[in-house]
Amino acid sequence: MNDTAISLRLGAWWEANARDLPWRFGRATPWGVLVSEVMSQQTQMSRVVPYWTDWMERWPDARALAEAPKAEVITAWGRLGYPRRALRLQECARVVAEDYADKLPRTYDELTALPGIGDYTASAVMSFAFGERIAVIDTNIRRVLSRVFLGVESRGGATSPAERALANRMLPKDEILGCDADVADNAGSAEHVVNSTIRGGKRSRLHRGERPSVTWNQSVMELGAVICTAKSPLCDTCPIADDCAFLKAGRPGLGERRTRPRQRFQGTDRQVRGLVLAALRELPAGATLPREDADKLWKDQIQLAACIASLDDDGLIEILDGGLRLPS
DNA sequence: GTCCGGATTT
DNA sequence: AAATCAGGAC
Repeated sequence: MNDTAISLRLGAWWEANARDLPWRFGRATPWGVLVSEVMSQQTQMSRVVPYWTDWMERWPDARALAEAPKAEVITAWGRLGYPRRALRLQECARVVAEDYADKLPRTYDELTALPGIGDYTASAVMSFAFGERIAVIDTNIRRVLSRVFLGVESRGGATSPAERALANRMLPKDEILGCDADVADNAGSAEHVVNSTIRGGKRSRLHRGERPSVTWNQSVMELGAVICTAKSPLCDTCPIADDCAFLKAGRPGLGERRTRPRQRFQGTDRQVRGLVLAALRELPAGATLPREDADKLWKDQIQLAACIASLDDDGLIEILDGGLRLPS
């Protein structure tokens, strides 16, 4: 089975089985796609959906987010985790609004230069929002490509040059499926989907009109998320099981730990920081948490003080004479 | 390589 | 209790 056949089979599976996430299928602006990707960093999609929906209704574009009070942004981030993502997203919004006239730049280099946007998110926006041909590499794609084409589990840590080369080698060429230039130029843009829906009537809302590289990225990532999972891959229902080197090899080392054991959460600074921030989010808007109340949040006053200082360093809180509050 | 949240699953 | 999750900054 050649590579083109695999991508076609995966694409068909994608079209029939893709989760109906609200930022997919051309329903979101490029900015909305970027927001969904930042929220999804190290966070399950099912948890992201309600946050994203409320967020985009409240701040539909970069300029709106840029002008929001920082305390509101932190509070709206709620319990998504890694609240520094919220601050970086707002910083990103400021840059987009001021330096790019509220229009997300369309090159990888400009995107990775934005706060909170690294290799994965920049590539994902280029592919999913702009329809450009670029290899997207996340934990799902690393796991799937390594299993299917190398027959082994991917190792943890930073993406290796070999993994990057594999992702680039397997990324379908856009001319293979006869994508015409007009479609290719507009693939992925919300405007294109709206227009083609009006013109096309019963036209599929899924991957038709997307470049093969975009469908490939989407379908490989989706396969890793729902079928080719880390611990218990559902090989019985996998659309490319017949082509999988990992399955042929007897799934050697299935679910083998890919990275060092995670730091336990209980008792860590992350837990303490989370407690402090949660207490501040509970307050009425603009209110201050009195020092004596803050001191009760954690027994170890040394650790608590260090965490309050680090939250201040991050710009997530403000330290006043009488207590703490979310930054204005 | 380490730190940074918190929900969910096993 | 431990692992996992559409990572990024340092």
